[in-house]
Amino acid sequence: MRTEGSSRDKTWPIIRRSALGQLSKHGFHGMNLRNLASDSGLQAGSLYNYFKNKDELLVIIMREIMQELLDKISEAEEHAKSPEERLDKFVEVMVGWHAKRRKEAMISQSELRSLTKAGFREIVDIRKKFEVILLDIILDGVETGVFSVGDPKLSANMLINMLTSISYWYKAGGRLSVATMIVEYQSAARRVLGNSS
Amino acid sequence: MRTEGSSRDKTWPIIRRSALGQLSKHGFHGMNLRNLASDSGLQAGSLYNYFKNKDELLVIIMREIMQELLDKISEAEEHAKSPEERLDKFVEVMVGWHAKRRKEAMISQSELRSLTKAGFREIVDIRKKFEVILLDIILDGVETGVFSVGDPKLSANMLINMLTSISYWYKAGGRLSVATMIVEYQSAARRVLGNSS
Amino acid sequence: MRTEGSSRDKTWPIIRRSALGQLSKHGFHGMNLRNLASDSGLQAGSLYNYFKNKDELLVIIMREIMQELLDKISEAEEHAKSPEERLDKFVEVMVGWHAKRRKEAMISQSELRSLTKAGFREIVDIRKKFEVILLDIILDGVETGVFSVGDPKLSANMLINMLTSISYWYKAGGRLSVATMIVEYQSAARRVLGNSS
Amino acid sequence: MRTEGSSRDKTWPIIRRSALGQLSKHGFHGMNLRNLASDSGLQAGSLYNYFKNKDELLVIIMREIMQELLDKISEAEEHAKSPEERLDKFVEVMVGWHAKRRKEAMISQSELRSLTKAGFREIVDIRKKFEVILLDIILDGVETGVFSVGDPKLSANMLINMLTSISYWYKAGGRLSVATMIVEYQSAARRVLGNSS
DNA sequence: AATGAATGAGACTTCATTCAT
DNA sequence: AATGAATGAAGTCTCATTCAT
Repeated sequence: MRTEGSSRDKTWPIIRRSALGQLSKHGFHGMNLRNLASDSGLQAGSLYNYFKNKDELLVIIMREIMQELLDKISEAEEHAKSPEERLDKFVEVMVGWHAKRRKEAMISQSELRSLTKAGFREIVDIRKKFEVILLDIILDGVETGVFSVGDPKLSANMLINMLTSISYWYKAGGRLSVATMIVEYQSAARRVLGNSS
Repeated sequence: MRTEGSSRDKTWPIIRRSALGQLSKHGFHGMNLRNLASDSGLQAGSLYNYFKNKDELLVIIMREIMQELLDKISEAEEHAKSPEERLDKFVEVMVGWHAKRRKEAMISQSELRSLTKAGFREIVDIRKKFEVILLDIILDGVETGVFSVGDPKLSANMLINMLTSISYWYKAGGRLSVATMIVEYQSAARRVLGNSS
Repeated sequence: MRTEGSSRDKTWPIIRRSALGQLSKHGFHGMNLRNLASDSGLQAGSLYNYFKNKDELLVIIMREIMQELLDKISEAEEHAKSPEERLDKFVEVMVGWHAKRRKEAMISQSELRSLTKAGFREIVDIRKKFEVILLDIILDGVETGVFSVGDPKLSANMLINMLTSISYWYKAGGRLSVATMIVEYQSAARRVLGNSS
Repeated sequence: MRTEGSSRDKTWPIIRRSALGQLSKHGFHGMNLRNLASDSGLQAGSLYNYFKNKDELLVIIMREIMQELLDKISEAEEHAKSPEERLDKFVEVMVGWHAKRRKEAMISQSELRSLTKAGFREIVDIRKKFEVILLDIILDGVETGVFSVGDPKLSANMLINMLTSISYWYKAGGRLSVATMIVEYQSAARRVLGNSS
């Protein structure tokens, strides 16, 4: 039985948030645990109460990130019917998430190579699910004739790349609102898939 | 006066090639000079005949990379007339380069954050030139009515992201030939820009 | 809140003592941290719990040395009245210290040039206080007529040099006791200052 | 038969002069051959045409220095008769040399510890000759009753220290001319030796 | 005599990690 | 759970020295 509001419940979120900052700014190999600790108001040694080594920290962080995004997408997908609707939802979630959770997004893309072999497999498995979902949407649309593409898998790649790249350049509070971005990307996605509605 | 074919002229290309491998595989902070040296058949200390520190190595490498790509694009652009032609050429060069020079491409995208302040400014300045070129193509097309987009700058971003991401997943000798890729991306790019030819 | 008698309180004095040995024997550039560490029963990296780099080690050591000597002199000076008495006290402390604390004395004289710019300024500032004190004694004596010198500042230099050089050749347990040395130097100092008592 | 004005005859003096600068500024361990070379307009490797290793460079330099000073003193001593005259001459040469050849003087005092065992013996042997000469002067004066000191050897030390320290603080073109310095030090030396002329 | 590239040793420093307190 | 000190490995960089040219 864990006490509500225990030290752990307060400290881990702080560490997590610091880790997101450090990882997105310096990358896994460029970050270091001393800085992570001081950012979190701790000594380096204390971090080991929260993960058993640096490698594990990365998997934990990335697992949380990927899972959250996957949940968001699955949820959005659930209530959509037509391929176009499904695509719109997919784009909406992806744009929103990559624009608002830039740090998480950048980490999940850049640090795959820093994962342990086991960690890599785990995270890539989650990652593939997005691609499967998108590919399914595309194939669905191609079948029903609302999409028309040369190579569905390639198109899926194009779209995923377009969407995930947002996190690298989007600036909140800049010229483009998230709402505008969503509309534009939905439109672009349809065009890429040869949909003319 | 340096002898043609001196030791330097033989060694630097070897180092350069090793550096591309290490940088693309492990990232700047994940690579190390001992391995770079042994990959190059040298002692670590000998590397310092070729750059004055690790930071400088990165700028040198990235400068060469960016400059080469910029040259390729400028050259291709020169002989193109219509916006569509220009776009096709731009896409062709970008797809070809990002598919064939994957290491260079990945480095130039991932390691911007690892650059020194001064190095960063220098490299970003080159980088911006691509974006300007593409934006110019788009605006050209919008003016002449062959392209139709909601936000030209955003569209430029979408395309650049789509194209540069290729290096992260394309596998030579796989299902898709570079030629196919070029055709598909040219088509997708036109569609993204609302061109219906 | 640091525990009294913590590990730090035991280790630093050991490091300090090793550093004095190494610095006086090999000089700042001739010493090395590996040896300092092994002399101290530590790994080289552990030293960095006590200073942030080699440069800082030197300032810390020299600051402690100079401050201690300055305190000794100030204290001795306090209870002396006449210029002759003050001179005697000054010489007594200086001879005693330079004969008994040879390592410290040699370091504080030889390693000024090895200090960082900032460190140099700090240490030289302390150092100047000795000279000011001695000069004040001399001027005091000249005014009251008990000393007679051509150039007070030059005489101060002569005396300081004479006294500080002791550390370079004096051997404890040799022909001359510290007590004898004190008497002889007091006498010599008075003579240099034209005092005939 | 060596050609007059050969490359060696031009280059060695340049190296020598650079070495004096570097040694006096950074000390033996603080100097480095790359800088010495570039100061001399050479590459590091080329230095090895002039000495067989860094250790030997130091002995060569120090030998030249000490020998020159010894010659100067011996020559000056030759024509002096009375102990006072001899002392005056000794002081004159020492003050002049330590004020005008500061670099050489500082090196010869500071770098004894950096010498190889063999080098050390050789240089110290020369060095002792000064002390013997001064001691001889003092004993001469004590015998003939013109000097009166408690401990002749100690007095010799005091004087040598006083004189050799000049190089550490004297600034050419400052308040004190060399001529003034000579007079003052001659006077101080006599006083230290209890001579009342 | 000089160069430029290479070596090999070793210097300073960083860092993930452990552990007694 | 946290601390502070320690470790050991490794990383970047320097430097005296060698040697083919």
